[in-house]
Order: sequence, then structure tokens, then C-alpha cells
Amino acid sequence: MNSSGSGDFKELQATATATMKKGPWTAEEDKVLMDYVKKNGPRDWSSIQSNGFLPRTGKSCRLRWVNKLRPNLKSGCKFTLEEERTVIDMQARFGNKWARIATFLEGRTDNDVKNFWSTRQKRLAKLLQTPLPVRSPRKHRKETVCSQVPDSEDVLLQNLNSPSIEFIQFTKCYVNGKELDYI
DNA sequence: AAGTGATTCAACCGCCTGCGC
DNA sequence: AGCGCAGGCGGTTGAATCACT
Repeated sequence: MNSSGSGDFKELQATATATMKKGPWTAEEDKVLMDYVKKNGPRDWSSIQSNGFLPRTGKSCRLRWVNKLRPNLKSGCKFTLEEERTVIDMQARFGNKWARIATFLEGRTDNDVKNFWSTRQKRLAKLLQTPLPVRSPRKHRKETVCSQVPDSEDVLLQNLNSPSIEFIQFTKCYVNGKELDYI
């Protein structure tokens, strides 16, 4: 038994944390959050929870706003060649400072940049691991492309100094714009 | 058409930092 | 000066989606 006031408070806090909702956001929740930000601005995130607007932590609210609800976001939009160049350049300059890198990209979040980078890293690792693979491209993915974007894997590869990488880069075979194989 | 593996991305976790008391 | 809290950030995970066989 804890008879101290501070103990009670901690218990309450623990209970509140335990009842916090997690997982995907609903349209309803998004609306509540949007309304809150409209009225109060994007700040005091923890008061969203403490005032009973949403059963979400302040952190969760902030993340949702920053990554999905903020105006002018290019969500669902493939990175353009220019954006990819910027990410590669900035990553070389600053390291994995995604939030910082994201400030150079209009409408992109640190999460976008982070996801983009890790996807590229995986793909690159696979490329290097598997010399001269027969690789069928993924066509027609549900990308909502902002502008005509070529496969810019080359851009990433250009930033590495391995001769084998250059070899891979220049031995892609395209027929009618479709990447078929490595020669 | 169904099964399987690859890929994407939303969201969580844990650590760090800054600020107020 | 030290403590506690909130916010920010990077790393990671897992569900959803997609392409291929």
C-alpha cells in the first residue's frame, strides 16, 4: 500500500499510460487533433491527453501531426530525383540527421527521409550482395508520382566509389524503358 | 487464383536535450 | 545544482500492400 500523495499520483499516471490508445489513428481522432491544433497551435501536446481530448500520449499526437496531418505534406508522393540528390548529399554532410535533412525538403518529414534512406540501404545492400542478379523490376506500384521520376538508384550508386558498383550501374539493360536484366 | 516473398510506411520505443521549478 | 517533465529525434518493428511465380 502506498499512502503518500506522490505515490497515488504515480499510480494514476501509470494507469493513465496503461489505458492510452495505441496503433493506427482513426479519421475521428485525426479530426479531433486537427481541431485542437487549429485552436491552440501545434504545441502543448501533452494537454491533448490531460484535457481528455484524446486517449493518446502527447508524443503520439505530435508524431501524427508532424508526419501526416501537417499542411503541405507530400505524403504518398515518390521522392523526385532532385529530392533524392538532396538527401544523399545532406546525409553525406550531416550523417543520419533526418530531421535536419528534412528541413531542406519542402513537404517531407524526418520519417519520410528516414524510410527513404533505409529502403535505399536495403536495396543497395542486396545489389552488392548479389552480383549481376536477374532482377525483375516492380512495375506499377501504387506510387502517386509528383513528376516523372526515373529509377534513381543510379544517383545513389554514383555516390559510392566502388568500381563494382559502377559496373553494375552501367550494365543495366533497358528495353522500351523497362529494366530487364544486368548484362 | 492462390501462395509467397519483397517492399513500404505508419507508429512505437527509448534515449537525449532543454526548460522550469 | 539537481530533479522531473515534455518535446524532439533516430532506430526499429510489424501490418498492409504489391509483384511475381
